[in-house]
Amino acid sequence: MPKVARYDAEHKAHTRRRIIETAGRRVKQDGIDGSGVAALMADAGLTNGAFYAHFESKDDLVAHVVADQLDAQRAALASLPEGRAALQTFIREYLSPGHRDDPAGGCPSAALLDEIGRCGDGVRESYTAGTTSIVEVIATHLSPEHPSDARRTALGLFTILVGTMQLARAVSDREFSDVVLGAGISNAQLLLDAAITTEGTIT
Amino acid sequence: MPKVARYDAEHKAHTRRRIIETAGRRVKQDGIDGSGVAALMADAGLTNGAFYAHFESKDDLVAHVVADQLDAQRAALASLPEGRAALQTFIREYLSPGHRDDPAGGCPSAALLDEIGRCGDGVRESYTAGTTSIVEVIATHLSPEHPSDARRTALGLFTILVGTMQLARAVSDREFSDVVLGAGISNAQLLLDAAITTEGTIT
DNA sequence: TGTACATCAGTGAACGCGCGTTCACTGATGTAC
DNA sequence: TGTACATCAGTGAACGCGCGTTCACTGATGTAC
Repeated sequence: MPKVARYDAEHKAHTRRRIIETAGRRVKQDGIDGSGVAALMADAGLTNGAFYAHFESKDDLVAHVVADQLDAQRAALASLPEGRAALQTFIREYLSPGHRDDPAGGCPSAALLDEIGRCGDGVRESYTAGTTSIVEVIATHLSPEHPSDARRTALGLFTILVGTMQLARAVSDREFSDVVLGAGISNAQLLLDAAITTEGTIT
Repeated sequence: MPKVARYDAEHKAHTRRRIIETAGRRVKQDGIDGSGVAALMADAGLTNGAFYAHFESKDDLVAHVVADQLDAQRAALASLPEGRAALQTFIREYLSPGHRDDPAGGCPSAALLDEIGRCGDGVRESYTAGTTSIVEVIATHLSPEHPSDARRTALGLFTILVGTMQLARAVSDREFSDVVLGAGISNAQLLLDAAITTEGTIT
């Protein structure tokens, strides 16, 4: 009784991937509450009815979207060349007007962090796992010998980047928004430099 | 033809105030999208129909709620005793588990910042005005002689506090959340100390 | 002091709409013969 | 090679529900006489 696969084995898995990826952009653009299932499916070139063949619920999709987004960010950070210079470049790119003006293509935490705090356990566990990995990658980059000491600095960098980007997007005054981004770069740099100075001396 | 006021002149104004205040708690708890007009009115002990006698639209209410919340925060900061010690105490209270576990009674930016970024002009203008004042108050506190230099540090403090609180609320692991808060205190302190060191030397 | 009344803050049902979810179905697919 | 067919990814209408908003109304109020 051989099972006959009418579409090739990976067809459905590819569609699922496509939904998760296009949903990432939509959700970062319009928020979780602001993104309806019908719109999310239309973005992937499908209709709403097909959704439940791929996901248990909207929450289930959101959890996968969050995991996917954070994993992409982790991979990008992990592939950064060694050394402080690469991290400084990353900070400058993160806090650029280009990133500010493109939430759909940007950092999921900057776009969604407070909304994730109001989500159910599934989404928040997915977020926790993804962010822990990212912080670990940054910490290792900062100080491969003392990653646990460096975690404090990594958290500082992460939170100041996210907080700065959210503020830059929330204010309606473009000029002030640019000032916010500039201040963020200075302060992130300052955190980084302080970590270099005291590296190995904190316990 | 004397106008006869059937309720005392301030009755309606008091009701409006009450709606704005109770809505502040609800919106910080459940988000803007997550707070329906009927629920907001029920919180104030009224029914949905009365809403439009007080506000033009839900957006109009949200703009007033944001302004009110930020003004309360500004007032609290403005009444802080002079000196760094008071600011350090504020940081410790802001990044406390108590604040983390009580979004309804806490910082509006920590609760709503990314959602505000997706709001219309009215809400974002209201947010911009309120936050500008807060940053100004912190900057003056940091360095009354050089408030414009201190603004950079004030923005750093503000963004790291907000980003840290959002992250602490989003993660599902309580222990990690406490670590996040602790790291936030260290890093905020570090920003503050760096500002003291270089005060007057930056241009 | 007692009663009739104009005012207007607040009520609650209703509007159209989009939400998340369900389900009977359609139709493109690759296989079997 | 050509045709019949079982499979199942995807369709699209429908479900009940809560949304923001509107509106005809109710009823507590303090005043006028």
